[in-house]
Amino acid sequence: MPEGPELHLASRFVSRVCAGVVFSGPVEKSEVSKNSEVPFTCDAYYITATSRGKEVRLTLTPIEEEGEPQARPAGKACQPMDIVFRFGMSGFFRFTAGSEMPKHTHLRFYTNETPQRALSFVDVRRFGSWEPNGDWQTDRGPCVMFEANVLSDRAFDKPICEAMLNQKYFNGIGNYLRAEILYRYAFMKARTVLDGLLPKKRELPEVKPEQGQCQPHQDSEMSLSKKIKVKMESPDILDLCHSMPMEVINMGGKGYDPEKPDDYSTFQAWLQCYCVPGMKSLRDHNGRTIWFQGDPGPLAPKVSKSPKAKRKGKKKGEDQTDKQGVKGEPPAKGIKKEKEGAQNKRVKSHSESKKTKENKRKGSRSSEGRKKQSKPERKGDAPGTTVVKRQRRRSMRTKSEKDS
DNA sequence: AAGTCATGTAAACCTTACCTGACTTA
Repeated sequence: MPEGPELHLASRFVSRVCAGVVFSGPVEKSEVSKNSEVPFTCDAYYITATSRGKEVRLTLTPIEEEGEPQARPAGKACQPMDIVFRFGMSGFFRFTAGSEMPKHTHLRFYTNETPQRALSFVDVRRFGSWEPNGDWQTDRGPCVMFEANVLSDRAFDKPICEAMLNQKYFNGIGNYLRAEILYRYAFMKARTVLDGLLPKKRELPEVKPEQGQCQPHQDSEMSLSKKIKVKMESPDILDLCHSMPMEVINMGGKGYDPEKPDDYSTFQAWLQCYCVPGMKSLRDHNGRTIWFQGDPGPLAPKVSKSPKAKRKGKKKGEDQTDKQGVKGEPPAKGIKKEKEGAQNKRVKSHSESKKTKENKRKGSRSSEGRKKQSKPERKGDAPGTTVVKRQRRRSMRTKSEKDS
């Protein structure tokens, strides 16, 4: 689950397990990885790590012998090296016995002990990457957790929910943090509205509706313009972009612990919106699922006309546009809502691409297709829960159960 | 067996592709 907090926890993990441990020899890369080889070899070196947003930097530091730099066989001194990692969707570090090779390991650092141990970069989906002699990516903004963030107006050229995944402005925010931040932001704004009406604001009860209850965002009246540009809103969002990931970090490693990947229960309990039954979801224009409660209001994304998943072997004429609607509602209503924007002007479509128009002509995105893919709610689920949500949660649960 | 989804992002698009694995559906 690599978002900012997980990257930071990974850097802490590496620094902790590698403290005082002497590594030796070349860095080993899997054959299948398309990332570059790490041209570093040294008889004795230390590994430390730091993080910034969604990047982790390993520093390989040759150990000096009696104050002298180590000489390599060619006579050239070993030089320190930084390697900057991005974790993609599934990257993490493991520290294991050298004889134990975690599946999907793509980069390994061996200790000079007997028996050997190894630090491994594991990445099932291989979307992660590393850069030898690399530095923090220049087009990424300051770390939302540990650096001051000053947003330019351009960050608000798009709906905030889309801007939040832009690492140029919010380095470290990913999809689950987006959901949790926007969810809490909505209540923060609700609180603000009530504070203005009531004299004893400190005695206000926590504004929190019952699970599954759909509440419109209270700031929808304040900002119905097409884009959120209200500067005074940004401090709220900025605060949450810092405090939410810090909460995950401060879970004591229970949110995401490379040593205990089987215990997600604390983290799952922390989630109030992401993949939570009763919450609704939409696709943003990048095909990412955005989770929210009730009417998405001014926080809504532009809705993708062409969801990310145009999978291989997809049958012609098969529709995928159901995912664009508000899940958990009858599909016709969702689509109508999306097309007409009756209740929600921000849930709007992109202008159709040529390909989309072509597909429509071919009948590949007919409304019939949408109807066929709609799923009824199941008994026992909170209102608005869809099959997709059930699947996802089951998947998370099953994974933790299985791993344990 | 086929389809769908997933905590990300580069490249060239305004989406698509890159990947694997778990799960559901037919």
